[in-house]
Amino acid sequence: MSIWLLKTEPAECGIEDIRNAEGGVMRWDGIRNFQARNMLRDRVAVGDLCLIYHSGVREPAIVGSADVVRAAYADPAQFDPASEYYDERSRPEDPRWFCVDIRFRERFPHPLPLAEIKRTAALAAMVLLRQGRLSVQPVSEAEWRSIRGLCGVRRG
DNA sequence: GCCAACGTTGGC
DNA sequence: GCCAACGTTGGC
Repeated sequence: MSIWLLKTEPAECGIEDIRNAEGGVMRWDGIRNFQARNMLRDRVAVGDLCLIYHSGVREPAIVGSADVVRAAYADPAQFDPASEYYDERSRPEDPRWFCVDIRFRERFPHPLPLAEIKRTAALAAMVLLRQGRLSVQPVSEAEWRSIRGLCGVRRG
């Protein structure tokens, strides 16, 4: 079992959108970065845990978690000319981009702002602080535990 | 709105 | 294969 941090702009798809999706299940699509794509395609597995991070807002923060309920499959948006994620170079027999399905797990009692992550020693090694732009990134179990504690989660 | 970081593209 | 130009992300 692995743990991931998934970045999203809440104006487009926030933690509440995941919660409110049918069955709490949301397709995590639109990833158009090769490094993130490779992790989605090769590493993200059913049962993995995900931290949901809100970016592009006044106070960027980790706000909740989800789990992976379907492993990588071809992102349908790459074949849809009407989609902003359309990619004319993609072929159905050789897709360039992948997506996974995640399911809402919890919204944390309080968010963990980026500013607080930066001043937390236990989180100093987080990929988020070194590769700020990577939208799918690995999280260690120790980081997961620290983050949940800081977010006011009692146990688990 | 600015700008730094960094990924991608394309000329050579 | 290098690297400059360009585009995008995302914090501030």
